[in-house]
Amino acid sequence: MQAQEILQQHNLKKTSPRLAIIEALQSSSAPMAEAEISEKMGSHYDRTTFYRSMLTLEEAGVLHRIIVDKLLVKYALNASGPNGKTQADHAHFFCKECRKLVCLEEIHPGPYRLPAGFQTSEAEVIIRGLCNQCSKQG
Amino acid sequence: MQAQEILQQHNLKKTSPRLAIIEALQSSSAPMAEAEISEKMGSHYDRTTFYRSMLTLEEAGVLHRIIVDKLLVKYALNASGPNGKTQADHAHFFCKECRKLVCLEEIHPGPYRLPAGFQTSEAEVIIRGLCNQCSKQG
DNA sequence: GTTCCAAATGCAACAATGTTGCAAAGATAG
DNA sequence: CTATCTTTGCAACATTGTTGCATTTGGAAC
Repeated sequence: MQAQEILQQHNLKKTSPRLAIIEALQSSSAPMAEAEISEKMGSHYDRTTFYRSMLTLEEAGVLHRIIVDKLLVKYALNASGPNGKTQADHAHFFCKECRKLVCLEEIHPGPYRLPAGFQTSEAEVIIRGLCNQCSKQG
Repeated sequence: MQAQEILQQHNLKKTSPRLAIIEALQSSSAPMAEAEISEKMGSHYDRTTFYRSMLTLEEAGVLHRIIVDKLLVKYALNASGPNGKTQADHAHFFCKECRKLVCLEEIHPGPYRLPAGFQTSEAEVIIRGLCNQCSKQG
């Protein structure tokens, strides 16, 4: 889907940084960190703009954020489901060797049986180890 | 168990910041962030020392680190298992309202069926929502 | 097309978490 | 007590993110 259409579907203004962010994410299969995304974005945009755009896009359900490690955060576009709704409820795999992150769309977290009175809004699963490439060489 | 004993069991030197960190963590049931731990530690210690001590203690298996949110990291002592081995493989619940973190010792992540060639070393599960206190009031 | 306004952007400053290099201080074995 | 190796403290810097405010821009009304 075109970046423009995605923004339109979510009732967001088609501004140039938003379009650049979505197109950058579309150009890669793996989730990317801020530095990688900025690099792929043609012109230079302010870091504040980047973070605010990410917040807006995340709240609208266009993409999701994965906190991999202490200071390592990656972003990925949400896949669109059958009814056009986007879905982000899947596990992520992080390779300690090549530091690549993989969305495991087929692994869904939970359901978890919580103590009485606890209400779940979302769950996040990060599996760490060696990916198929790195486990061969290691 | 005494802080001194814990260090001894893991063959770590009994230095004053390490003792202070362990005692601070023992004084609370919930995992704590850096600022909370520092506050509970009697004397002032350098932040570099804090981070290096945490790294050492984490590698030795004395405690574990939970990355809750973008810039929010909490630490908790590991429970000691039957054979004296410490264990950290449990899910965590984060309350969006009061921002408290709870270790869910009874919920263990996985096992997960990964694509061929992927090797798991560890998995982390964070469930977000409202805790039993805050869901009553909300 | 022009005008208008709310929304988005850019800049500056700041906050939280963490790392690296190096000299001084401390722990433990002998 | 002394020697030695580890740990600590300090300074500087890196990454990720937030807040306030002036300026620009998208998109709708005309």
